[in-house]
Parts: sequence; structure tokens; C-alpha cells
Amino acid sequence: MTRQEDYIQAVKRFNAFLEEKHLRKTPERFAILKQVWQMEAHFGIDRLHAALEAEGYHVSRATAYNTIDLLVQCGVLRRHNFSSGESQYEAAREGHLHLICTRCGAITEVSTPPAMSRMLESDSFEPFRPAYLLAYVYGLCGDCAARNPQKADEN
Amino acid sequence: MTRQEDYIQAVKRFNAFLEEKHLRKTPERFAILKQVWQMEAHFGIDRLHAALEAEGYHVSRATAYNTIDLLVQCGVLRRHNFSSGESQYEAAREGHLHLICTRCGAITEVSTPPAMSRMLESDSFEPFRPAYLLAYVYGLCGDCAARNPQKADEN
DNA sequence: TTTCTTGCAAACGATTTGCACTTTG
DNA sequence: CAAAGTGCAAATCGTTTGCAAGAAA
Repeated sequence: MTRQEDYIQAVKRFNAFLEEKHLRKTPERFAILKQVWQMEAHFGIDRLHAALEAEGYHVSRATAYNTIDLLVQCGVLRRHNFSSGESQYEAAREGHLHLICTRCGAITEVSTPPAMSRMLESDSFEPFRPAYLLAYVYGLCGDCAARNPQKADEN
Repeated sequence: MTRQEDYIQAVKRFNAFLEEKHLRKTPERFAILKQVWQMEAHFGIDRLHAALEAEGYHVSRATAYNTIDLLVQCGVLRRHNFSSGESQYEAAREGHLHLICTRCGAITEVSTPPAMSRMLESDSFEPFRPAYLLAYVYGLCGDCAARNPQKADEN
């Protein structure tokens, strides 16, 4: 699926969500959704807000928070609370997880091993009904591991 | 391994860590580690701090933060940033993941499917050297799913 | 005695909230 | 029109920081 197709799906889904919940379709909400698709993989509210301003489109921070929240609720975005600081968002797509270096904080993405994805489809968690999975592997990135040949800080 | 044995291991590990990093073995640090072992599964700094006060042991919030941080670094504790609010901590133990209800926020733990644990031992992430995994499955808990027979909010 | 720690309180920063004004349905 | 959404600024609240006093090494 292309980025463009993804975006169209996202708009559809957002529309459906707003209708189902009897929420209003304001221009701000769709402007934000559009901007979200122009952002790099991970972004915080601040960068999103700045990007909108840069395009000459002004929305209040409060509205940005509100809308992003709706986008997370309807499954278009995923929220990551990496370090305790700004939350990071990214377009929802399955099949990838985050490798987080405990020494330098670098975050890289890799595709999810199939065993892991399969897990979600099974009934392993009855009566819990899984929708999506967020997984974070902590350890040392290649660079830090090279600098510190002994072993990881944690385990 | 019993809770008691776990605690002894944790103290050992913390000691080794402090020595290796040339950090000091203050009574506050060990009092906090001890209290951590009396807490329920998940706790935040506030509850930890209150529990210490209740036992008549006073440490400043700053020290609590500092020590908890060291305990996370040395692998005795894991930090979870669930909702954007207070971080939650728990004693490190492998083999379990969190089910998070997107409707009511309830969090339950289940043991990790073996396929997932195995993943960590493989070289799947070279050159990244994995130490531990945190995984969160989002969806509807049994109760919320029952109340909302259609489907999950997100996917 | 040197350096690390602690406690306290002030500073920070991300997120939330209250309220008057618009806008959607 | 009624109800919801927006912008703004003030309020929250978890976490961090600066600094003087106290302990570990």
C-alpha cells in the first residue's frame, strides 16, 4: 500500500469514527490528519504544531492534543511513551517493533518476527480481545555494544 | 524462586552495580530497595514515597527518583510509561506481558508466549544486543468486550 | 578531605482545563 | 439553535535541577 493509499484509508477511517461517535468534522481535524502524513516516522505534538504553523495553518495546541487523541482512538495513530517526556506518535502499521538502546537512547525499528504477529491472531488472551501490539526491545545498539564489549547494562 | 530469594538477588545485583560504577552505598538506597519489594506489582514514585513515610522512614522525593533510576539501570526494576502520567515500576521478571484495555484502561498481566521469549535469545536483531523486552497488547478487556459486542475501537 | 548524596524548594515542561467565542449538524 | 469544538492562557502535575549541608570512601 502506498503512502497515498494509506492516507486515504486513514481519512476514511477517521470519518467513520467521527460519524459513529457523533463528533464534528471540523477543518482543523482534517488539516491535522493531513499534516500527520507529512511528518517523519516519529513526531511529538510540538513538531506537529510547528509544522502546521510553518505551512501557515494555525491551530491551538489544545486542538492539536485533542485531535491527536482522536486519531489514536480510532487506530490511525499509535502513541509511544518512550522516555518520560513528550509522547511520540506514528502512523499505525503492524509488523514492526522498536529497539531501544539503554546507553545512548537510540531507537531503531525492525519488522516483527512472524511468531509475534501470529500471537495476536490466536485466542491466547481470552477473554481479552487484542487489537494491536506495541513491543520494545531494550539493550545495546551496535555502536554502544562495540564500545562496551563486556555485556549489557541490564537484563 | 521465592520472593525472598528474588530480593536477595536484587540486593546483590544492586551492590555489584554500585561498586562497578563507584557509586555510594547509602542507607537511603537500600531502604528504598527494600520497600520496593513490599510494594504490589505496579507502583509509582508517589506510592513508594508514601509507603516509606508510613514506615517512618523519610527520604526526599528527589532521592526516591534518583534511586529508582539506578534500580532501573541495573536491571532490578522495569519502568513502564503507560498513560502519559506517572511512570509505573515493577520488579524485573521475564516472561510476562501487559494487556491494556483501550476502553477502561485496565491492565492485566499474562505470561509471554514462548515464541516471543525465544526471539530475544536469537540473533534476530544483530548488531543490536537485546537485554529485555517490554510488550503491550492493546484491545478490549473481557468486561468491555462483553459490553461492546461489535468490535474493538482500534486495530 | 574529597566527592558523592541528600533534602528542600524552585524551576520545568508536557498536558489539561476553564471560559468566552465560533462553528457544525 | 443546541451542542460541540476552538483558542488562549492559566492551572496541573510528574519530574528535574540548583544549592547548601551531610555522609561515604
